[in-house]
Amino acid sequence: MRTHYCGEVRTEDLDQRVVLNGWVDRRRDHGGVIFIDLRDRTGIIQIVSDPERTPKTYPLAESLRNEYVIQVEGRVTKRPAESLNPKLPTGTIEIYAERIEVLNPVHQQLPFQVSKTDTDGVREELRLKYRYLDLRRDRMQANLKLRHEVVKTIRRYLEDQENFLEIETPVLTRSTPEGARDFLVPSRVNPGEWFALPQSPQLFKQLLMISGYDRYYQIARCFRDEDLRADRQPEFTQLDMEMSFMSQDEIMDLNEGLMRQVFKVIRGIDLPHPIPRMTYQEAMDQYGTDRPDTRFSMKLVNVSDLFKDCGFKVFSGAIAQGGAVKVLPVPGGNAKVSNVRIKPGGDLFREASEAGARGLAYIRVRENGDLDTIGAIKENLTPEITQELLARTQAQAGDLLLFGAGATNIVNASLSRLRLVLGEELGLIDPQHSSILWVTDFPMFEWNAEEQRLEALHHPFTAPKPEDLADLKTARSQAYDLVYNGLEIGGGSVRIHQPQVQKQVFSTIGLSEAEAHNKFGFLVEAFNYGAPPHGGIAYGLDRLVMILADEESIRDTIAFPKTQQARCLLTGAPAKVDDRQLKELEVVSTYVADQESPEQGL
RNA sequence: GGGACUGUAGUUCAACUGGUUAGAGCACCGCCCUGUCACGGCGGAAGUUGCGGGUUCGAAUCCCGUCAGUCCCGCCA
Repeated sequence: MRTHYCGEVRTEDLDQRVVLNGWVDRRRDHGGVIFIDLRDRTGIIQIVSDPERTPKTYPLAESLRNEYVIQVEGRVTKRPAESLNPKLPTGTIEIYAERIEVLNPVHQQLPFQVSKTDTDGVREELRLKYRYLDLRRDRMQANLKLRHEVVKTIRRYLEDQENFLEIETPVLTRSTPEGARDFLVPSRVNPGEWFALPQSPQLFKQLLMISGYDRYYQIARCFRDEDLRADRQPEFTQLDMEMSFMSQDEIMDLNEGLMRQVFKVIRGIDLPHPIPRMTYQEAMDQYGTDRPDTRFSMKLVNVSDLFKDCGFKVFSGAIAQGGAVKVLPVPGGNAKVSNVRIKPGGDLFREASEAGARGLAYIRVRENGDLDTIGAIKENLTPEITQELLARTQAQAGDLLLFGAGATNIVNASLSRLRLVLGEELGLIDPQHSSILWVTDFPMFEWNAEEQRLEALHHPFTAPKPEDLADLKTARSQAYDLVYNGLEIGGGSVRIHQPQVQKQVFSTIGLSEAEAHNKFGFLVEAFNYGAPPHGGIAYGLDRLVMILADEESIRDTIAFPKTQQARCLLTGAPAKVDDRQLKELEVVSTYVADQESPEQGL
């Protein structure tokens, strides 16, 4: 049916007879000669028809419209010297159409233009409704091809260089406590019982280690029933890996090799070797977040000790209650950041308050070395404090110092947000530059105030650092996250492989022995039969592709994504099902639909 | 659950502070054009301004509600 792809015909094919299939990208009708840009997934080639050289096809060529699917047969011809198109790889040649067959015309007006020559954006709502048309467009073709190349590179590397096996794990599995909300699937055969879709293949990959498949990977679909974001979909894809008999450093080294290969092959980016590391504590202290964007400086400075006894109650009170006072130095901020923006009602104030901050104090460093600030702070600035403050923040004349005071997590959250906003605004981020680093030594647990209990920060199978075993509650873990330009692209840990340590962790997070046995008994039992030390990592593939494709939403890296309301605009999923189906599953919905029309309510 | 933004022709956008018949590019339809490649020229058709209500002499514009989409918080590794 086809001899060549449109975008792959070259000068070497001159005089050859070719048969091409594709979509009409655009038609240029000059009255006496018609040009058709024929498009397939490889590119575009120019088809020509005129009444003298191709009298048979000329009338048909006139009738063609955008997005018709056609087959064209003709000879590869050199273009006239004055009509070359350097913008196209096929720009030196063209096909005189000796035969054109319309395989399918377009029956309805297109909801939007497909050709990339139409540079206007299209509403995402419309793109998602007609996703099959959107996927024909240049941008999505490029993104999905890039996604394929990423996966291909990963497979080649892990299989050919590192001897990994790809093994599939179940999608119908059991619900587990901890972590995200599960998607549930009723079992018809076992009425009243439910499968859960996996949040990740975590337990299975650990079992595979116990089974001796000491290097496993999978491009795994995962499901989490939580609210969506630009970088979060209810179903998403992980590159999931697990390996046995490897230390944390060895696992990280292997993954550095993998990521270096991916970034090199896909984008020509040479990642640093080795990839820098930072502990969780350093990251929180200096950047206020566990995924610091280190493309620019503006590090946070802790000044709690300077203000703990001062008369400014907002500062001293915060410290007295166990909180902190930290400074975000804004280079040149005096000229660029007005007081209006820092005070209530301003955008920076709002940014801070959305992170939980009650206020946003500031000091401006003037040309003559004077400090300009509100009276309540000025009164409490002794010469000693002033000197130390300027020394620690390395503030220069013209700089702005923004203060966060309160609970440490809120101070960190608000200042780290301001840091990103201002770093971008002040042009401190070089778009050519990228930053990548490992964040290590996460705490094992985090206090969940709502549930009044400790919670696994990573997940409950993460191994504590051996030197911290004495007090699990405050122990650090052998966990590591890979952070690229302030985005987490992967994370993993060395796992617990000793049953007694696993039991201690379950008890620390308040999981009763009975509960733990009920939910994870199979894993704990498996540890009794010769479990190798093991560890692994999982990457958010959609997010990794998003970064490599310079996109801002993972929806643009997924062929058929959901909207923020977790709907598929193309298929209309989710949707109601027949009562018969529900009955078969012994399922009854308790949902009471809102009044269909307002009149009924009146 | 909460906050913010958006919704005007098939589509991308415009329409001053509420004021006469809601405009333009592309697409679509017709005519013309033999070297274009975002071809060009002339003409035409195309609108429940998301939907419902309200204020007003008068609403795309103001108010309330609602639906959909996006971004964010909560939630989520």
